[in-house]
Amino acid sequence: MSSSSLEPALDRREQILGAAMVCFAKRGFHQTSMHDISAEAGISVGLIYRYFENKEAVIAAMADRHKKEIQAVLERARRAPTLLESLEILFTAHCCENSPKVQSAFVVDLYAEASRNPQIADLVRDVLQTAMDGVTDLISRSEEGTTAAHDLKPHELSELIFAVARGMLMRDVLQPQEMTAAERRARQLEVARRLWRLLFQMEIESVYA
Amino acid sequence: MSSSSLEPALDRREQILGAAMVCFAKRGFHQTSMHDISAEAGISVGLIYRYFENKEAVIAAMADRHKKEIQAVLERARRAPTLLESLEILFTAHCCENSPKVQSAFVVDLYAEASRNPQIADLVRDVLQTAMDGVTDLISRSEEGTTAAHDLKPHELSELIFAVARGMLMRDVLQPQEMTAAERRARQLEVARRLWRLLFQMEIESVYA
Amino acid sequence: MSSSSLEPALDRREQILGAAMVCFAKRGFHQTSMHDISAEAGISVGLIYRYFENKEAVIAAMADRHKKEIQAVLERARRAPTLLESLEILFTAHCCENSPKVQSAFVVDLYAEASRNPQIADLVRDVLQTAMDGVTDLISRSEEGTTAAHDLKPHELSELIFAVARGMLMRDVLQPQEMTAAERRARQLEVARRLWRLLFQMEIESVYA
Amino acid sequence: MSSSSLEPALDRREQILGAAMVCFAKRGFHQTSMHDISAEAGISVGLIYRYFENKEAVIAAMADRHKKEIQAVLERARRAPTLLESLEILFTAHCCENSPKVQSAFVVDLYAEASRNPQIADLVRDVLQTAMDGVTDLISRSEEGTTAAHDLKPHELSELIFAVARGMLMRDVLQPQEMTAAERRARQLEVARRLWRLLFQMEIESVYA
DNA sequence: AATGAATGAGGCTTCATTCAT
DNA sequence: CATGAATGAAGCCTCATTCAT
Repeated sequence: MSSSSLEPALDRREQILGAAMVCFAKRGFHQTSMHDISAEAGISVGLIYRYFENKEAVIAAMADRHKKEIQAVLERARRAPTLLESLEILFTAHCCENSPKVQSAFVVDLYAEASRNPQIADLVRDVLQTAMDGVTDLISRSEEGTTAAHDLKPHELSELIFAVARGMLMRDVLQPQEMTAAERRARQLEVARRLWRLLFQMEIESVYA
Repeated sequence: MSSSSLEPALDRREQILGAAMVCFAKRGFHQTSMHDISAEAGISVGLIYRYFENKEAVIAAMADRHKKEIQAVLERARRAPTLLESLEILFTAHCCENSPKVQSAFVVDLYAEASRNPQIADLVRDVLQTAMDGVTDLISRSEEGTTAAHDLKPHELSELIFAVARGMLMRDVLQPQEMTAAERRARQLEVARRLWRLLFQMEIESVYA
Repeated sequence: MSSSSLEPALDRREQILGAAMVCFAKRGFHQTSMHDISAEAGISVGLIYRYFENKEAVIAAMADRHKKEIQAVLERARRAPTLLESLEILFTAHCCENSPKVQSAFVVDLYAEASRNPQIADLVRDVLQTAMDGVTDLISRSEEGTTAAHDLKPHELSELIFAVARGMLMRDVLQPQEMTAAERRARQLEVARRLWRLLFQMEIESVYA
Repeated sequence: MSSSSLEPALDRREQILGAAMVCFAKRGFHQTSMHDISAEAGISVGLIYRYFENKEAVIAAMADRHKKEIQAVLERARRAPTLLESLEILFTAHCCENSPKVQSAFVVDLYAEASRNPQIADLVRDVLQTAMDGVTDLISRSEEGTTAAHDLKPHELSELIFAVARGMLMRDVLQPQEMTAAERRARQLEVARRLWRLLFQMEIESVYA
C-alpha cells in the first residue's frame, strides 16, 4: 500500500533529500559530494541521477522543500488562538525544530548560496516575504498589534521580529555542540520573548513553556 | 625604507587577503580556487604558498582580519559622544561599510564555515562576544541604558541589538544587486533605529543623516 | 499465425536493429547509449538484452544486416539486363538508398570500427569481397567488360569501380544537410558514370534517369 | 636553445597531439580516454588541460594538424616536375606515409566524426577542397591534363582521382595487420596508377618505384 | 623572491548491464 | 515477455599543492 506505483519515486526523492539535508548541514553544499549523499541515503551514486538532474538540482529541491516546510508552519501559526502563540510556533519551527543545529547550519548555507545563485535568492526571498506577510497579517488582526509601542505599524513589527529570528538562527551555528536542543531553544526563546514583550507592551513570562 | 626586510611580506599578505576577500565574497570560500585568488591579486599561485600554508590558512587569516576590523570599529564606537552615535558607527560598519553586499556575503559565509570548522567558530564567537561586551559596557555607562524599557538589563539590550544587526546582514544578501550601497544602508538603519528607539524609549528620527 | 512462437522474436530483433541504425547513423556507435536505442525503438532497455547479449552484439548484428542488404542488392544487380544498369543499381543502393546521409555515416563508422574490431573487419572484408567478386563476374560476362580500355582485366575494373564508390560515400558525409537525397544521388552518379564511361569506352549520358 | 621560453608550450602541444594520434588511430576518438592520451604521452592527465580546453579541443587540433600536413604535401606536390610525380607524392602522403595503417584509421574516424560534428565537417571539407583545387590546377597546367580521355575537364579528373584515393584509404583499414607498409603502399599505388593511366592515356608502368 | 609547469587525487556525471517484479 | 530501478565502474575535468628554474 505504501509502495504503490507512484510513491516509490516520491519516496526516493524524499529519502535523497533527507540524506542531502544531513550532509549539507554537516559539511555545506559545496563540500558535500554526491558520494556523501548516496552513502548517507544508503544507495548508489548513479541512482541520485534518476531523481535529480544534477547536484544543483538537489540543492534547489532542498531549498524548495524548505519553502514548503515554512509554509506549513505558517499555516499552523495562523490557526493558533493568540498572536503570542503564533509567534512561538513560528519561532520554534524556524530554528529549533527537527534536528537542532542541523537546521540552522543549512539555512545559513542557504543564504550564503543565495548571495551568488539568483535562482536560490529568488526562492529564499519569496519564502521570507510570504512568511513576513503572514505575520504582518496576524499582527493586523490581533488586538496587541494595533496598540503596539511607539505606534509601530504591523509590517514594521514583523520586520523586527524576523530580523531577530534570523539573528538568533545565525548565532545558533556558533553554539558548541554540547548544548542540547532544549537548552538552545530555551535560550533563544528568552531573547525573542524579550523583544515581543517590548513590541507589544505585554507581560508574557508565564504564558508558555 | 618602505621595502625593508619585513614589510614586503606584510604587504604581500595584505594584498593576498584583499584579493581573497573579493573572491570569497563573490564566489564563497569553497568555490574560490587558489588560482582565482592569485589572478585577482595579480601574482602567481605559488607565491600564495610562501605566505600561507594552505587554503585553510587563508580563510583563517581572513577571519582574523575580520576580527581586527571589528575591534577597530568597536574602538571608534567607544569614543563617540553618545550611545546612539556609537550604535550607528557599529551598525554601519558591521554590514554596510566598504563594498556593500560584498561584506555581507563574506560574513554569512564565515558563519556557515563556523558551523563546521571549530577553529573558525571559536574565532567568530570571540569576535561576537568582544563586540557584545563592548556594547554592553557602553550601555551600562550611558544614561539611556539605565532607564531602558521594561527594565531590560544592558546585556539583554545588547543581545537584541546584535540579533537585529545580524538579521539585517543576513537579509542583505538577498537584496537585488541593483540597489545602491546608500539605499541599502538607509533601509537597514531605519529598521535598526526603530529597535533602538523602542529599547531606549527615545526619539531619534532627526539625530543622524 | 503472425504471432507464432518464433516470429515475435525476429520482429523484435528487426525493430531494435532499425532503431539502432537510426541512432548509430545519427551519433555513431560509441556515442549511442543503449537507452538511446531503447527510446528510439519505444521499448525498455532491459528488453534489448533479451535479444542481444550486449552492445557489441548489436553492432555486430547491425554489420551483419548490412551484409545481407548488400547481398540482396547484388542479387538484383545480377538480374539487370545490361552491365550499366547493374552498376547503377549497385551504386545507388550502396550509398543513396533509404535515408541518404544516414546510410553513409553508418558505413563510414562501420569501416572505422573495422579498423580496430577484427570481427567487424572480417565481416566487412567479406561483404566487400563478395560484392567485388559479383561485379567482376558481371563484367566478365558482359560484352563491354571484354573490350575495356587499356586491356584492364575484369577484377581490375571492379576494383576501380568500388574504390570510386567508397570514395563518393566517404565524401557524402561532408555534404551539408540541406542537400536533398535526390541532388546527392544525382551528383554522385555523375562522377561514377564518368568513370564507367572511361572504363568501358562507352557513351552513357542518356541511358538512365 | 631548443627549450627557449616559448617553445616548451609548443613542444608539449605537439607531444600531446602525437600521443593523441597514436591513441585515436588505435581506438578511435570516442573510445580514447584522456588517461590513454596522457599515458601515451608520458605525462599526467591534468597537464593536457593546460594546453587544450577539453577533449573536443584535442580532436579539433588533431584535425587542424591534419589540414596543415595535407597543405604541406600539396606544396611539395606542386614543386614536382611532372603531373605524374605530383600525383604520386600526393597519393603516397595521403594514405601511406608515416605510420601506415595508423593514418588511415584516423582519417576514416575523422570523416565519421565530421558526419556529426559540423566544426570538423567544415574543416575536412576545407582540406578536401583545397587539395582538389590544387590538383585541378596542376592538371590544368600540365600537358597531359589538356588531352585527357573523353574530354574530361581538369576538375572532373581531379574529382575521380580523389574519389579513388579516398576509396583506397577506406579499404586500407580492412587490411590485416600483417601486411607491411611497403606492401600496402605498392598495392594501392597499383590501383591508383591504373586509373591515372586511364585518365591521361599514358604508359606509366615503369616510371616510378 | 617569484613563477607557472606539473602532478594526481577527487568530484560530477554517464552508461552498460543486471534483476526483482 | 517486459519493465525500469538499481548498481558501480569509468570517463571528463578541476584544483590544491609542489618544485625546478
